[in-house]
Amino acid sequence: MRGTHDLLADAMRRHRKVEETAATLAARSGFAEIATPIFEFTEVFGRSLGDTSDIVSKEMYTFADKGGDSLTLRPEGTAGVVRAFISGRLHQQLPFKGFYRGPMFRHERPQKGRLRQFHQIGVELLGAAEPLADVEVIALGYDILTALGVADLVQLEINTLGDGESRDIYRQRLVDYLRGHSERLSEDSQLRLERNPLRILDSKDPTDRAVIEGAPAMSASLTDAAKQFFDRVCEGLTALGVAFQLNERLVRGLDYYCHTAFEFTTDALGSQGAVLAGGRYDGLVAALGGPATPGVGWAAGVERLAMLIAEPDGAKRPLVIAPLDDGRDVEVLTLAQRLRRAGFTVEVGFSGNLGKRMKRANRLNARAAILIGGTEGSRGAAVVRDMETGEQVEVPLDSLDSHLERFR
RNA sequence: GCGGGAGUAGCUCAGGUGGUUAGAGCGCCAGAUUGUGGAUCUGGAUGCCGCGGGUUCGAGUCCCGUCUCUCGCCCCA
Repeated sequence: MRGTHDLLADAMRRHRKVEETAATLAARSGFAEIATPIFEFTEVFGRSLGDTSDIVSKEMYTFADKGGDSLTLRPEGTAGVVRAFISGRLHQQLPFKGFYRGPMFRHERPQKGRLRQFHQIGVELLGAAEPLADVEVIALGYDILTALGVADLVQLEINTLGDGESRDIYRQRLVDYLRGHSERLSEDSQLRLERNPLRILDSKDPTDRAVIEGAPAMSASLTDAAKQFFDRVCEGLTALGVAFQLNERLVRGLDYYCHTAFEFTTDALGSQGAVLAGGRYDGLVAALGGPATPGVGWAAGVERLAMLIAEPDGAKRPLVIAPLDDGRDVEVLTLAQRLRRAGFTVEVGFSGNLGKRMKRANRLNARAAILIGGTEGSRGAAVVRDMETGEQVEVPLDSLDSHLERFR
């Protein structure tokens, strides 16, 4: 199916490396792993993401269930987590810190690093209004990228959208300015002017950019409180040694963001450059019907990260057991099972003569081969061959386990 | 959703302007080696040429449709 992908051995290993690294580091910062359903009532997304966002207006997989309810496969993780936070009445114990991973669904035109079913990892921190929370969340993202070995490939950009008041002021100023130049804006931006004027700021269209040059700056519209908040976020990041670059054009596509917006981007993935992005969303819990609770979080694309990381270690090198003569299938399997129960990784060939089995052992990247039966077998011993050196020794069956320790 | 490129063996690719049995390298299989892998040598099989339709005496090659991938836009993780 278009825009979907099977995760086969190698891709799955990369995928797991990303998820496991993130889950481990998130847990260290107190983010417990949670899982919410991959579908929700459609209104959960409609109310949280904003009706004018592209995700809601054209990218959702929405369907009616048999009772007539409108359901939607989740296009992102935050809305579901917040819904779970509300329905589980978790506001009793704040802050709430959750880590999630799993598939997301958006009906988009696929590209490399952009799929219709893709996977995200993410964290949400609810109930902390302090800038320190933003810092902790961003620093966790940075540490995960570092642990994955991709920190050198990405750059952190941050901006502030201000509080509600700042945002309203700025929005008005921006719209006033852009209206005066609307005939020079691209077709896309003409539409954005009505629906989401802030987005025009990061348009790639060259003529748009010329108009934007003269646009009023967001920073000039910030209230003192919003400005102070952002300063403290920046100070915190600096104190932690997390390098960032201010980008006044950085905005968010989803309505629920305020204050801090940030994005780790890379130029190694073509135009799908965002690998981990998020921000603060103080109004979201209330918008979904919960008690007013501030929040901050991020999400990262697992496939995008998986493409950036180095090849993870392969599977553990196995021991291979092969018979020296016929009729030893049961013996081979019993020994294999015994060694597996002792913690060894063991493979058995199912057919073929010794040459064929050795060949297969080689392909499996076996660490050693254990040959049973034959004349050694009649002496109560097995042949153990080191597949790296070719060195071969006869080992009594009752001391086999301890002899194999070196190949574990 | 808009615009460009591509689809030939398991993989990477070659197949001027249509012309019999579609090729290479790597990999795979078999043998040289019936108690031993990697290296070498010898031999072998690779295939609805993405799918469907059309033009033609004849289509991998030209045309249309469709699917998938890919690049850019849009959007975003």
